[in-house]
Amino acid sequence: MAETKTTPGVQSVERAFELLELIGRAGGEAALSELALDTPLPLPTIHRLLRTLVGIGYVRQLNNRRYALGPRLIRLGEVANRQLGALSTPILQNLVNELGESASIAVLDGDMVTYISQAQSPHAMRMITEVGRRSSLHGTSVGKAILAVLDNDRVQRLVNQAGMPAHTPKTITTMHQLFDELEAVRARGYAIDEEEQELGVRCLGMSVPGAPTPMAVSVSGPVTRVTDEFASRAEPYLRAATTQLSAALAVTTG
Amino acid sequence: MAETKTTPGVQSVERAFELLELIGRAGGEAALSELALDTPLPLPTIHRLLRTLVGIGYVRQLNNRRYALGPRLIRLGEVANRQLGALSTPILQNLVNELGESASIAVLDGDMVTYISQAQSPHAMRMITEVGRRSSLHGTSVGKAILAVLDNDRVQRLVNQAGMPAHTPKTITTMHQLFDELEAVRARGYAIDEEEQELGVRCLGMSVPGAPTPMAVSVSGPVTRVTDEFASRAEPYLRAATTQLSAALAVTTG
DNA sequence: CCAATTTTTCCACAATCCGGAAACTTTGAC
DNA sequence: GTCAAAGTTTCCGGATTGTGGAAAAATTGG
Repeated sequence: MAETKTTPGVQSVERAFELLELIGRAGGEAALSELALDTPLPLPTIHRLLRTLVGIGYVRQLNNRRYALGPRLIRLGEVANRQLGALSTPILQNLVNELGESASIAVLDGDMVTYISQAQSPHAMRMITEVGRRSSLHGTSVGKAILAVLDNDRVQRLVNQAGMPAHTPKTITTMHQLFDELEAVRARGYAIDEEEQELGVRCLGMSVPGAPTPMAVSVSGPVTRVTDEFASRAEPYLRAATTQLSAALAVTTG
Repeated sequence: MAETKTTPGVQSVERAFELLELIGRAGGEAALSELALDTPLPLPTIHRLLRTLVGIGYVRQLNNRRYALGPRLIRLGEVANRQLGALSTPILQNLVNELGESASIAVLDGDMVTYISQAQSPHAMRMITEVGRRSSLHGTSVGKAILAVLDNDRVQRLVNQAGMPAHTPKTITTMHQLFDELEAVRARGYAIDEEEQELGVRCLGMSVPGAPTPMAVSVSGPVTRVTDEFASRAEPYLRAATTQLSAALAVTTG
């Protein structure tokens, strides 16, 4: 399997989390056999891992025998969120104060992006992204910003896996277009979503350098406000935000 | 350690989650050596497990070398929360509609309770409990309701571990008092927090039967409204709520 | 700059986890 | 109601995988 130089890693732990992810991706609930389709693991192995997770409360078993994410995960998520929120909220809020448009943070999660934090624009007409919401990589500014810092192999793999559904007539739908676009993103330093996700909405996204999990910050608003002039004005603030976030993630915060 | 008849369970997975819990309990961030104090595991083992978790993004390493919960946990927590929220919100809301006081759900989490869901009273003076907030077992109605369904050994162990700090002059502070109180809870079918957590606040708490993780529902309000008459009126609604929740947790919901 | 502490790497042993096969349970068809 | 098919769970021998003592590296403090 072309192992290159990854760290060892405890297999059963990695597999257990893979199963949690799969259940999460399936909407929070899945049958044993469904999980078996999405993973090369043999059924007894999946079953044993799930049984373990059920035993410690991170998965619960419904009486259809299906498996769902357990309540104990909520707490862990809360703590992680609070930690990250404490770091990210002031940074995002500052972006909103300076630029007047909604700002958010998303992480790479499987073959999509997941929004983990947001600060909203004071405008009545504003972009709202629920925390926890997932979007495609190829059709969002955060997604493209993240892809731009990954190597081409990985981009290819992720996008092949997820497909390239068009959300609007402007969505990028071919790999060739996408690679051109990523080249432009790298040259520019940030990604632009030109109504590719939703008509009338334009977003600027910039990667957080050196983040533990690939991660990006974006500002979004209606095309009427998020103009090229806006982008020029926004760039240094985005740069500052990603730099601060990078530092905050790496350094302890008490 | 007096292993009795627990299911096998994959050790490395159990240990990995134990570490996540410990980090969470330490406020979301801990050093390797700190973790070593709270667990009998040898340092290299802890280190290897953490390295694995870092590799897959569930833990991140700060550049003090300390370990913090990673951003990927947020997503899992969100999904679990959404699932549970979908089940619990209408049930809690119904309680609020019928009784007019704030209702919440808490789970046993280590030696404390964690609130995982809430619906607020329409009154201006109302009880607000943030989701994710933790409280003591001996000083809350949910805590006492949960303890009442556990066996005495476990109660003893949990409470010894957590201690019995007094939040108000009415808080139970001795093990003897507590066991008497739990007896009363069992007889009554639900627990009462008589201003033991906060003066002026009275709560009724009832356990969810057969929950995967020990769990309880409560309604809380000012003593002036949460009278004994209120309790009599509330009991059947609480009973209905815990029964519904029990069923909803066990049965799939699409 | 050197000593003490903490974190990380190494490696041989064997305990732990793995997964094929089979038993059991549920679902659906007749 | 009965039987077949699909899905789930248990078993268990074998070897891969994870374990943890010991030592090296890195960091902190004096």
